[in-house]
Amino acid sequence: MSDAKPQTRIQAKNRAAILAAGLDAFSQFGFRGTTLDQIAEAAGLSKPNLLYYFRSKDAIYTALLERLLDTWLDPMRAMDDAGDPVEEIITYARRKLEMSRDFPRESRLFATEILQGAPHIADHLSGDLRALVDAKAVVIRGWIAAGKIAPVDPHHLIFSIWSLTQHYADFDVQVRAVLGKDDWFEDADAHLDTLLRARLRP
Amino acid sequence: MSDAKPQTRIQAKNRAAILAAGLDAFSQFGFRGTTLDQIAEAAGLSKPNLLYYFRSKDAIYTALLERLLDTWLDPMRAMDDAGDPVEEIITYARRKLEMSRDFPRESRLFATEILQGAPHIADHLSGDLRALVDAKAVVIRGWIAAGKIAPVDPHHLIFSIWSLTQHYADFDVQVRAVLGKDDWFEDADAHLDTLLRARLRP
Amino acid sequence: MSDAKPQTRIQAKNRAAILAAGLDAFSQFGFRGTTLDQIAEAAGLSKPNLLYYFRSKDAIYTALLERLLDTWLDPMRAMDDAGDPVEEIITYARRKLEMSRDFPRESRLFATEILQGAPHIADHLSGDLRALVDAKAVVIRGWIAAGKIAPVDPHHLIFSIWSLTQHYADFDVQVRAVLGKDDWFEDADAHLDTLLRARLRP
Amino acid sequence: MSDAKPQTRIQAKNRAAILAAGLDAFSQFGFRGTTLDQIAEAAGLSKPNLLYYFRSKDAIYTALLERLLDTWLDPMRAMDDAGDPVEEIITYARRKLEMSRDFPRESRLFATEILQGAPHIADHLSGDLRALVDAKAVVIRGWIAAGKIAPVDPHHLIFSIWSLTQHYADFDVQVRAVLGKDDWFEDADAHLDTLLRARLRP
DNA sequence: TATGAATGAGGATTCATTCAT
DNA sequence: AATGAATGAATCCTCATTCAT
Repeated sequence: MSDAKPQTRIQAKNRAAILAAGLDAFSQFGFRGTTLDQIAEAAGLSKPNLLYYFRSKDAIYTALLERLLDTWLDPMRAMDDAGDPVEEIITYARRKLEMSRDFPRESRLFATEILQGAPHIADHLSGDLRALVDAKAVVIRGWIAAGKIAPVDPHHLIFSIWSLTQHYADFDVQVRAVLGKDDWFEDADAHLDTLLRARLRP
Repeated sequence: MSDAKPQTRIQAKNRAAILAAGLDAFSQFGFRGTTLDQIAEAAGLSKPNLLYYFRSKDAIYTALLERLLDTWLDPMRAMDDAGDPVEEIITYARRKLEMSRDFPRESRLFATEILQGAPHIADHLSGDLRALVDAKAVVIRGWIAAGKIAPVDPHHLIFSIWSLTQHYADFDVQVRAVLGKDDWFEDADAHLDTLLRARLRP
Repeated sequence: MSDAKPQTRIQAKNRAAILAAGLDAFSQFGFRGTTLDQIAEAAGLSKPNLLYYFRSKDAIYTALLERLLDTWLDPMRAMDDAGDPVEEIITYARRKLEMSRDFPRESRLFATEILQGAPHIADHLSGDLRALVDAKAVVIRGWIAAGKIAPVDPHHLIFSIWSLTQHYADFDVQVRAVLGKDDWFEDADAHLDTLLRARLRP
Repeated sequence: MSDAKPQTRIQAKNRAAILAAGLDAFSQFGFRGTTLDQIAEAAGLSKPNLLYYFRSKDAIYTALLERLLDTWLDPMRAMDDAGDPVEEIITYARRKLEMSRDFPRESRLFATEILQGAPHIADHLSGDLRALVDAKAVVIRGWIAAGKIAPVDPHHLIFSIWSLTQHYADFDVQVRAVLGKDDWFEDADAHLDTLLRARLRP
């Protein structure tokens, strides 16, 4: 987020418009399924002007992914070693669920990237992400050793939280079709609370 | 949609080769990201010959989706009202996890379709799928009423099983990057068993 | 010239038409100055059809260069160690001059490539070409040692023959503008004969 | 076309920078192969600013050609009717060879223009250039008539001098590849001296 | 069944040039 | 004198699909 390049107002506005349009399109149609025409029209720019701001289609996609990765792990980083273990984990899950509600396109963009084999962020996965997860696994094992939560495989617990929460954004169409209604947040939140609490209680 | 057309052996073989190649490609690159050339080469056919078997690119994709939907819900259908409730649910989850292990490409194909808004199978979702889920929800509510499992929202329980299990196929790259190893099945299976059992125990 | 790929009649015809059109265009406008549209129109093909025969613009250019290199050095190879030295060299120059008359586009294509730094055939220059020239230099030095021709730097003698003859193709416009007439061959031939003979006579 | 416009120091500096950058680029990549971006960057100017100094890409190219033509024929003009004929001609050739060594980009720019059919300077060729060559031809014929040099076709003699000398600049890459070394001047100079002297000696 | 040939409709990107300031 | 912003017209190339045989 901390762009070093100084930007004029008009640049900031147009870049933001392009990223917004790109997020819309890429999260719905994937990289190949999205055309620059789509993005340009949605951003209210001509195609060459769009390419004046971003060198290429890939540059837009990459910028979106980078912005995403920058914040995607914030909820996990926010888990506090010193807090109450069960509440920390439950809170983490809730924050992830809120992200599914508030940033579903970002979630789907990420999901699409991973589904296709993470061509752009493979390094990130085995680098930053793995390091962070490993660090949190250490914390969780500490909580287990201290008898504060029931024994559990930390990595798979984290996978569970990711999948349970992101599902509501990524499979949104299915969720709404099956439920027959659009708002799932309250029920999902309550459900995940009980699901995790039952498992973690020491 | 079981094709009624009688097929010669060579026809059956070529159609199968095309579907196999299509599954490979579509599950990895998405619909737009896949080209007929790729499929034709992988299937060992010329492009026009490929189109002799399937009218269009979309026809291949649709055939794959239909074949998938045909079996995708089998594990859920297999849940036995008369069986032991907790074991039935746990077994369902295990079968889904096995499908993630054994048919990851099918899982990713389905995920891609849903992520993009389910353009081809929207009807299925709010039709067959919803009906089946609602039917199982009735069964689950019966189990709850009978005190055989703890109270739980049946729909969200089912979402949980879907997401927890499909995650291992759909986010396979991430799972392996974070774990630092390729085989996740045993640990995931044990983890899901305890997770669901803790929640369902009456 | 010995294409391994078996070609149907129509393929051979179209590939030939493309190469002819490409030679016309590239030799006049250079690589960048030539468009696929030009070549396609001159060859009587649609642009995609043109690309069915040659993968890319560069492939056409490369094919032309390769075909050219294949025959470009034939006159030099034809110099006979056992022949009369002065006549061999004079004959070589005459053949080169005939090539300038008969294949001016090929000469200009080659000149353009060299002028731009030989991006496609740098290897050829320091490989095959240099080897051949060095071999002929040995022959020429032999002739000098035997007192059959006057002492001369073989490499620069060869450069002289190249430049003197190719000039008539490459600077054709200038030659005709200065002469005020179109046919230069007879006079140039006589001139080069006397020029070289005067220098080589032992 | 000597620009009458008075120029500030900064104007003169920027115009010079643009011409220098343009010469670099055009002589290497040709007209179409050169982009304004390249020139602008090499000149240290923004593209619009560059176009403030020169109305268009073509204007830069034309300015370069004009500047070139202005001096290109100086060595020929310098041939002195009253000097020693053989020495005058030999000296002319040497001066041209020095230009190939000292101004190879200019030589290549000129060669490119001629190769492409002299679209910008066709008039010059059949006008100024032809007139000058014809004038020198008269001089040479005078020398021949006076028995000061051997009989020779003056036009083709001049073509020979042009081609023999410019070759070292225009085919520089090939020359260096074949020689296996970078400096060719001394040997070429000696070679051309003997070549021309042998032919001209009365 | 099978393939060589052909194409219309894009689609990403480049680039000389213009506009506004 | 200078630049950020914008664009129309290419330009190379892709691709699903059709045609002819």
